Amino acid sequence: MALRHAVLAALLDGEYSGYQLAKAFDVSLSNFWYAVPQQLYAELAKLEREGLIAGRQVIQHDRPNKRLFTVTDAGLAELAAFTATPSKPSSIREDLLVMVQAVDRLDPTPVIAQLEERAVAAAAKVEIFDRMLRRLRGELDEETFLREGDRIGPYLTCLRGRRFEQENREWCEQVTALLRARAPLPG
Amino acid sequence: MALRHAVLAALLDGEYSGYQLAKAFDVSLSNFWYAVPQQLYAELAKLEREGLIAGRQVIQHDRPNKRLFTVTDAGLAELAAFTATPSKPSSIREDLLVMVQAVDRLDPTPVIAQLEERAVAAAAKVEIFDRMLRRLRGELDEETFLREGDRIGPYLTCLRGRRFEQENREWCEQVTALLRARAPLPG
DNA sequence: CCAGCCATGTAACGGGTTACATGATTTA
DNA sequence: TAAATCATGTAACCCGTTACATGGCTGG
Repeated sequence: MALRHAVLAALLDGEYSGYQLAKAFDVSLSNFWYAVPQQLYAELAKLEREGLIAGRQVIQHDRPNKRLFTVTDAGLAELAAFTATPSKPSSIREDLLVMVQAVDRLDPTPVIAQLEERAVAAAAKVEIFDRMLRRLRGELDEETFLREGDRIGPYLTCLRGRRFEQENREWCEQVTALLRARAPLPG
Repeated sequence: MALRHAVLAALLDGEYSGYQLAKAFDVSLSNFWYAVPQQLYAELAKLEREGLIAGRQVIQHDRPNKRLFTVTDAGLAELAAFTATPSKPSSIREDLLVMVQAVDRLDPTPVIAQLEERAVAAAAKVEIFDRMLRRLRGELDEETFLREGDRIGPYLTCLRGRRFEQENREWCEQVTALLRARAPLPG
């Protein structure tokens, strides 16, 4: 099983509709999990059938009705059981790294282009994480928040995501500079 | 398509049998790709059918015969085409992060235990990467090797893997200390 | 003598991705 | 008036994981 626990963990922050969850999985959770809306709707239906979450209909007049979900006690128990089962390090599957692995037998030009794009994207993500971290800790400084805040889980995963993207950025920039220096482009 | 390019990139280092590849995918490539032997045998068969790799039988007397594979020109062309197609950042799926996301609504004890295990595993992996980096660059220092070495691809991906595991370790240790301080264990 | 390594697969299953489908409301 | 947002799904497909299967040689 896989996505189910990520969904349960996400729902701990409050009520969400499938659509809102999809947004969350596109930003805040995207550092360690990602899912397209279709997958989320399917998973929510499954979790509800199993009684791990409960949905309630919300009628709206200006836009389509929606269903909001919350984690049930059974859902919490499921999460507790999940933390008790040993987790394997996940296998990262990164196309860009495959390209770099092969780069010295190929024309580096397109790889360099992709590295530059990725560096920019990573920098943008770092800023997103920074904003989210500031929002999560409110007026408190980080140290105080981590010592006394009452919902530090999302903050901690955000910190990990931020580090990852920062490293990503630096690595992409380093490799770009290096490949440039080794194979100077014409013009 | 997915694994195919990782296999092609791995085969650039020389001839490999399915079994040897499986080893490689367990160590050197494991920072950005992972595959079990069964998957590799299937993928190698497919790549050979498509003419992207060529296999040759090697008869052995002390142990079972094996087939060694090399990338063909068509395979190189496939890799070149691959570098030209835009790559999306991969979705990381990390159970341990899901657990931390949920940790302040659950008993942190098992999560702390897992974080500690992971920190140790990450530290071990950093050392493996260090050894591999030393092996790859031979007697050269890093700067010289990166400027003049003729096969820097694997070195660069290794560097990324090392950074990742180092960050992983530091994060795990930080979170462990934090959760410990917030919820002191009895005894 | 048993565990582990070398060596290569088949088969079933589960989960994730892509494509397709619908339709109202708000913003540019 | 076109695009984006809100809102929810179905269906087909591909890929990856797990379980099962075989068999000889080497080292403790």
